[in-house]
Amino acid sequence: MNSLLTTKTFPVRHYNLEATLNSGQAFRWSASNGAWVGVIGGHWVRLRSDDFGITAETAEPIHNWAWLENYLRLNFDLEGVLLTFPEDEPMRAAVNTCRGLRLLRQAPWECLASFILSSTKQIVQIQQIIGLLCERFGEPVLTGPGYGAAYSFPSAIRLARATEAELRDCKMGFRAPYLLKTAGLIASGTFDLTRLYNLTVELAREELLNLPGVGRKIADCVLLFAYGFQGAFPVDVWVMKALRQLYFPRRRVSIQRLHRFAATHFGPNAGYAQQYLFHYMRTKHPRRRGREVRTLAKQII
DNA sequence: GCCCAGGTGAAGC
DNA sequence: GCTTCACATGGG
Repeated sequence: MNSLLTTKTFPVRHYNLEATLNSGQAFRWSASNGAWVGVIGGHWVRLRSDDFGITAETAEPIHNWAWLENYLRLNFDLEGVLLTFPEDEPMRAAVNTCRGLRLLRQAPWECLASFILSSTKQIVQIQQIIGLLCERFGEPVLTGPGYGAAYSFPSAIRLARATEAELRDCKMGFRAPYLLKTAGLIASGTFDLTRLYNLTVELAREELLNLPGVGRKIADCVLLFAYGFQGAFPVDVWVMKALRQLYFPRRRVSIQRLHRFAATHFGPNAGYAQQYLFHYMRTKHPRRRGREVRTLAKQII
């Protein structure tokens, strides 16, 4: 479904749109001719960034842009957050490598479901799974001229009605029962996601940990990317690597100790610091290709 | 062929 | 309490 475009420019500085939309916090953005195309709630939107700010195009008239301003956190004081980071070399390097990286404010259900699907998957694969899920269970939304069909993220109610086999067909493998059960708890009203906004980060985390398929890491992602608890510090394999290599090089440090270090070292905006470290590791120290490494090892032998 | 990926839950000590 | 393992699927 296509329609005419509505355009609006938001004057905002120090906003690295590419890094923000492409840094593993949201999975529904794709690059298109120098712009980023995605769906927020029920809105298809195309975003472009230049010296004047961020320009948004939608496929329908918009009178209230709060949904977009809130999602992108356009009025957020990034400089104030950077000032709270620890003054050490790894943090400096991470921030300098990726100026303007932000955290989004996503809808809790989409964020929760997405990260349930994220476990031991690469980001491109998570994007693929979620793409299939939206195509098959989401609602079609109006798109801009020349763009193909696009879909909203499926509701918990819709996914709760799906079968495990249908979900597995979206290539999510063993994550299917987790998503199905969690969707059921939310669809039935047994678990209320909106209630978490009013809790402390510790209590909100405790609640999320009750959901099937949600452990500490995924809970922290949802607390950080959806609810805006900026002290939440998700530790995945990349952040673990960052902590080991950047803060404890050539030392044997237990996972427990790394967690304790993370909990005390990075301050009130630890989650923001975490995102910079995550992005820094992924862009500056990408995974070596196994074949090259093995070939090299053989040559040395 | 092999290792790894924004992990979790259950079973074993 | 901790450690180990299975769980699907695809990229490199």
